[in-house]
Amino acid sequence: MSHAASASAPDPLLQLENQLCFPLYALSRMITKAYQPMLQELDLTYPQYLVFLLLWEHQELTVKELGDKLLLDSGTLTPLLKRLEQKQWISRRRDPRDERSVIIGLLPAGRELQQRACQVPEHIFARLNMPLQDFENLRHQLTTLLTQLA
Amino acid sequence: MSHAASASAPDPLLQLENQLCFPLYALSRMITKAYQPMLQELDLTYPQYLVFLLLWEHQELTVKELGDKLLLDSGTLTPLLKRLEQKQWISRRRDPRDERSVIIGLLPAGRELQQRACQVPEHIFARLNMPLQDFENLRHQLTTLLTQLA
DNA sequence: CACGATTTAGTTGTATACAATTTAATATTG
DNA sequence: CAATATTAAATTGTATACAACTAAATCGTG
Repeated sequence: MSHAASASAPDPLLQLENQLCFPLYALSRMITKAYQPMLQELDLTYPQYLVFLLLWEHQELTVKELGDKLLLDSGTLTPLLKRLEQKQWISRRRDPRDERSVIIGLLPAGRELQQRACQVPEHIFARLNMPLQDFENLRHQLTTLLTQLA
Repeated sequence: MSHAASASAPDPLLQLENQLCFPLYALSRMITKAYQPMLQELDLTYPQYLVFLLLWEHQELTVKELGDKLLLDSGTLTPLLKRLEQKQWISRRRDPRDERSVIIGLLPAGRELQQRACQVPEHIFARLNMPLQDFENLRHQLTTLLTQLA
């Protein structure tokens, strides 16, 4: 009852506080920021780091496969991968068996990044200050929702 | 034991699958995409929609206050708000009592948007296909984590 | 085999995000 | 009260995101 003729009733469903989307959106960005100091030492951005997580595990992946796993399209990945190629961290070559595909591989410098990155996850986990059980629980809930939407 | 001399052991902590950050990052984008069809009809982007959620509730907020609530800085907000001003949905004026601040207010067209937006949250909730209890639970967990990090 | 449909990357254009810097206004302090 | 520190927006530059489109290769079907 404070202000002038503000006709609009404060629909609780339209309040930022009651949305699921907002904490998801904001927390995602805050966690990215929590990675930033460590990733900066590796000269990596957060999405670039995700690409390397996959390459360290699989050695080689096509742009399509990276996109399927990260839920990103070529409009995002192509320029990102070109930047990593310029740094001589990855290789990009057409698949000789299907010239439509581009195979992304690790170059030595990119493979060596893994040694320096291996402390990153523990560091983040520590900063979350969260019991492992809650962590696993939350991860499972988010992953389930993600599967439903994607 | 499949491939060549891949020296790297598959550190499970470095696998995308075991990160909390990735489902958070991916789910945030997927939910934004779930909003997109409805927001497109309102000619709004998702961050613009968040700004309006706050303005519909508070009528007027400074750029600083918007940034505090959305965890966004002026580098993001200023151009976003200028676009909304160009559409005559919001007003931007300096606070006469503190010329450093810019007060964002709703113009009639921006206020009317609320009527058309009020179905958006229910629509999204339906698409999540999730018991209300789980929804509230997840929102609470994310909000708690967010408070810790921000 | 021919040819239209599909698939994969790449390109273009727009809109965030955010670090770093700048500018102007206000607050603080000696 | 003057010098300094702090604060709020804006600006600059880089890197995502993503829709829409293009180009080239492959697939499927008659």
